[in-house]
Amino acid sequence: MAKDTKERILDEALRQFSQKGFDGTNIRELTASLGLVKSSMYKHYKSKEEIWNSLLDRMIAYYNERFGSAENLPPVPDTLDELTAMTMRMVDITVHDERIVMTRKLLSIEQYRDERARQLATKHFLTGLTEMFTYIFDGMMKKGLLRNDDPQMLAFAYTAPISALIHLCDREPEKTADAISQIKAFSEHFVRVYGQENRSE
Amino acid sequence: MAKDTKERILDEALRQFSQKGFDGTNIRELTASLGLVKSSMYKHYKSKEEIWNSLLDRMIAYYNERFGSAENLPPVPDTLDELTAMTMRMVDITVHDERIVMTRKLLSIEQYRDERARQLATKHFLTGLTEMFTYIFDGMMKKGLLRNDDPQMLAFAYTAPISALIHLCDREPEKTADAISQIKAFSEHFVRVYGQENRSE
DNA sequence: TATTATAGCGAACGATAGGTCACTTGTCAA
DNA sequence: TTGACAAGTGACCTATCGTTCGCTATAATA
Repeated sequence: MAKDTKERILDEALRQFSQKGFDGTNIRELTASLGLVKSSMYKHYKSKEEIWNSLLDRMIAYYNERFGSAENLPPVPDTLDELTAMTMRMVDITVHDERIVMTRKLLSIEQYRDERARQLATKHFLTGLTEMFTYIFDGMMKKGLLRNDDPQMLAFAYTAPISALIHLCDREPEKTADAISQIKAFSEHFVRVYGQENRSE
Repeated sequence: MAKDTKERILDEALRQFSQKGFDGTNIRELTASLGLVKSSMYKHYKSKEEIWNSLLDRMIAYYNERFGSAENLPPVPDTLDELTAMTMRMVDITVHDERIVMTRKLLSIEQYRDERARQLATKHFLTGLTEMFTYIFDGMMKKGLLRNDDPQMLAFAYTAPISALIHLCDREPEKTADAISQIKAFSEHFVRVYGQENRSE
């Protein structure tokens, strides 16, 4: 029961920090959302700062678990259509999973105030996706699905526009459907430009 | 002299808001940076909130003045090299102009707290650059410098990765030189993929 | 059963925030 | 010369913040 409350505080902190920022969030409101009074929080964390640090610990651990090892890399697509399909599945998850959305918002808000948030922001917004698709595109080139080129450059050219539209969904959720179809259109455009017939045996 | 102080307050507000956010900035520190005491601020603005609104007014006015009209669109390049050169000039300005950097940081930080900041963020980070390069690429296609394609799609594919690297410079300034050379490499890659011989008379 | 640790509560504390006000100073127009 | 006004000052107000503390109820342990 204790562990439960401690986790629930982190969940609610993520929710409120991602909307109002660390400074804009106060303990009274945070605990009230959990049906507690503010002093009860101090049974679980010794300060507001410790909530922040624990939240960042959890975010970093989650990121490393999910994207850190080469084991849970997605399979290299066997067709160009499958590249788009896989991309759309990933986009759908990342845009609709509330916790992931809140995490991105939080990193946007706090990246200039906290060093660890800054580093995690770069991974989330730039290097993480690029690395993943560098691997994927390298594999697709070897399969003869993509024209031979620098896989890292292609990965960057592919993921950055998609990432920009994901950010748009975070910022203006009412444009989500539109942004998703733009991502699909972009992926298909990308495939037309860089894709080629499968020449592998 | 009065107008001067009023402007200086806005300048300092931009500086501090962009580092610590609206909530993390307090009037005492803000005015102390200008050699004033906090009560003096209220001779120029009736509240902290009014500073914020005035700052946003100024940012929006500046944006519209600079990017709002079709008149100050850049000239359409006559060669593919000139596209890259023009891009690098624009990047150089936007990455090194302190006020522009602070404006982007501020919009990143406050986009989820203020409706006008949210709208301006979308313009700064996405639609503004895309629209400008849609015009440029349309012109370059007509000149036969780029393969015929959807100019808006190409503009998006071109500007989103550049924008992502500009963000990286904001977030991790020590990587600026590296990011700029990445932008150059990307622009040259883009030109290789989409450019073609000039077939116009 | 007696003991002890845990989780929550409510009152209170000190610090600091934004904001007000009476006052002084300097400038400029009448 | 005088009056009015703009700009700046320092003391003070009130609200709210994060935090502490003593208390109670509960549930597990010995």
